[in-house]
Amino acid sequence: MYTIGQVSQMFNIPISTLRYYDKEGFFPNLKRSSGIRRFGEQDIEALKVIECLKESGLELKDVKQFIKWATKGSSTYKNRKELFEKRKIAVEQEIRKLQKTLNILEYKCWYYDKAIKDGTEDKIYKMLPNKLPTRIQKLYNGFH
Amino acid sequence: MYTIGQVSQMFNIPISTLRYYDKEGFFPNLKRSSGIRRFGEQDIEALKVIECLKESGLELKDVKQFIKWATKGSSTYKNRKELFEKRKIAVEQEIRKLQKTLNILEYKCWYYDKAIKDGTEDKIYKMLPNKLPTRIQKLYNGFH
DNA sequence: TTAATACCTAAACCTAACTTTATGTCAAGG
DNA sequence: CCTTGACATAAAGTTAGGTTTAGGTATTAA
Repeated sequence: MYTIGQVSQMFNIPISTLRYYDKEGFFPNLKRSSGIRRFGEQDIEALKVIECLKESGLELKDVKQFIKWATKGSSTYKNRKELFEKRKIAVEQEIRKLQKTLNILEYKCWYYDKAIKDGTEDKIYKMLPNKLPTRIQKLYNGFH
Repeated sequence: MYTIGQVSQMFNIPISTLRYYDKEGFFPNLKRSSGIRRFGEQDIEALKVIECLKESGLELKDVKQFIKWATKGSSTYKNRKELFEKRKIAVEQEIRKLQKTLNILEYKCWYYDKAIKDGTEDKIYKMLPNKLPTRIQKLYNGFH
């Protein structure tokens, strides 16, 4: 059995966060002795699950839902799978978005590199898009 | 010269957002006639810049800083380049993080797929990590 | 004349996941 | 006896980027 301070140290999670998780109902079996929280095996396991699912980008409300399902046993495998499947699709989407963002940023870096070398943006402004270096043409989104 | 409603339609941006941008000082030269905002070329250009920089994942405060630099001319090319360079590194980092997340999610999907097929998690729980399918071993982060 | 539209403002509200603050209890050590 | 430290609570504050609300003005159409 651990106190909140010990758990905080073990997992490197602020005490305030642990109390917050508790208030949100993530430790349904947490014991207390004279008002003080005592974290047992079950609570530590719950915390590990929270940490792991947060790693996979789930929101706390989804983590909560997952825990509910997990305690219901094998009848909820499908629900849990769907939760992760949905999240997977969303993450793939996010990655594609960020890769587009990266293209724009690479263009911007090229642009200002050239502006610094030339001492002016005018040359780039006057340049027709099809005269841009091939690598850069692909990144160009229509804006300087 | 356009009214706020026209600009809202042209760019498909809520009126409330345009007013918010104005309040935040993104249209330093915005004119008014009898209290009503009149968006001119300059303001439309400013809006395009905001949209483009938001595309590249910059926060509004950085957009604001960028605009300040841009109005100062060629002496700030280096600052602007650094801004994008920093953001680029951060985005690359974010992508790497999301790819790790994706690994975890792929593991989870495999896990529940198998649990659904087997009707139980017990088999997977008893399986030693080195007995996992090769593709899955790479995704395993130590948690089920 | 009154109803609909389009505009205006200031201020409150929203979300998520915490963190901070103010206040209080309780046990151990000097 | 008093102070320090670890624990407790409820409620307010934080962040960004808006959105919503409540109330007001001004023009136009039926």
